[in-house]
Amino acid sequence: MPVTAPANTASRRELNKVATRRAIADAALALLRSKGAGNFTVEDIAAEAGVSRRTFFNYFTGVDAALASLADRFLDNVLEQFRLRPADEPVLESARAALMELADPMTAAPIAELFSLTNSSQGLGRCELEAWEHCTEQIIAAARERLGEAADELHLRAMAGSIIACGKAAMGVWFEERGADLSPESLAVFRQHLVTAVGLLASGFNAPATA
Amino acid sequence: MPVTAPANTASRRELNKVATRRAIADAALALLRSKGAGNFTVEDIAAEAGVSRRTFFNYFTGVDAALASLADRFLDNVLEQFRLRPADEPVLESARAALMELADPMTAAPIAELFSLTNSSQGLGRCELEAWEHCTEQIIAAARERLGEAADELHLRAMAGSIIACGKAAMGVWFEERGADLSPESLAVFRQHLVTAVGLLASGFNAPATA
DNA sequence: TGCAAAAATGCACTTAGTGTAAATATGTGC
DNA sequence: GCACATATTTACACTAAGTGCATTTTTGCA
Repeated sequence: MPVTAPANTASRRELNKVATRRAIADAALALLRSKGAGNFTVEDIAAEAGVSRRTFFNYFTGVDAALASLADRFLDNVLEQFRLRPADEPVLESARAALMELADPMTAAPIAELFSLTNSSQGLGRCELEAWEHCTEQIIAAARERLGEAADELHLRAMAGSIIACGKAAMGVWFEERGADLSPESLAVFRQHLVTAVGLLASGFNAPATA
Repeated sequence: MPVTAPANTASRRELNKVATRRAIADAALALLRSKGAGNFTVEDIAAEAGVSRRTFFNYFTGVDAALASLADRFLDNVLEQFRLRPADEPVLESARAALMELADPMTAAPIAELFSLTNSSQGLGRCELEAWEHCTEQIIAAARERLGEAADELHLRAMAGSIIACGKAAMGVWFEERGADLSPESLAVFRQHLVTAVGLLASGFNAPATA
């Protein structure tokens, strides 16, 4: 009868739920790969994951949410890097370092694939917008934690939003230039874009916007 | 037989389509007000607008898109202000001036109402995310137009995204502080937040984020 | 092993969204 | 004003999304 909060040692039930959630998300990705965006149904995902259609909806509100969870899984790497930075470092410098994680092959590959697969259908997929938004909120939370309760909410939000905007911009430009090319040279370009974008942000976009 | 592009003098057909589109969007807003988010169907909107359900889908992909078009209608005011700024002005200064339009009662009232109505259900409504995204794309286009083809795409995107992030942040903070209070004092606060946020952006977020 | 809680499932139902063909409205030449 | 071509709306049918509820299966624990 634990009146205290559930222990951080995950119970078997917790583990199973996480595993099921992952299985569903992975099934969605598999179908995205094999059939292309919009060419499979929730029922297909459920079958692929070995659960019932109803169970799918117990875990996700829809296909988009399932795919967004995949993006979240990797964008969370960025957040983790941010948290690992020394607390007395300027936030923008931490952000720059954390965004480098985007250009890590292990992170970039799934994100790039996911975005290229979902972008094929429309301008910018809903699931991406939500994934970036989710990441923004987490950066705000992490920055607030670092700066203490006295942190100015407006400052936090504007800064976090701008940082993510730089990440989005760098990824978007890289994407248009190189497709989903994940070669070391291509990733170096991506990394350079991230550095440039954050550098522009840190300088207040003072330089003229012409090459 | 006009092989040339359709004349800018709108034909009757064009006008009717615009009117129908508006009627549908307005009907959606009316239902959002009277029944609350999520408590009405596409069929309800179509009936309210006096068209068939199928016609609704000829104009919008869903309820979200219809509501987003309302947001777009007012966010376009921001873009218009941006375009009216002198071409030799620094882009950030133009952006600051344009964002002031958000705090104009005629613009703020519908936006604030729309966001408060849609926010009631979830963190940040899909339609809002899409509306901001749409606005960002337009700012990019306007800035590119101003700066010429030599404009650096990364610079443009990162800057436009950051500007919009500041607008989002100012509106979000104002919202949490004042609800949908549209009194002159409240709007003055909102305006101040916009100025502050863009000021932070222009300074590269150098000041510490504590009050 | 047996029992209570949690999770998964099956089923029924409403609504979203789309293809198609028929009906209606609009623009144009005469 | 009339007739014809084209654009738009509509009705209908269909697949799939999403949800509520009762039931079954699984899991944790004594």
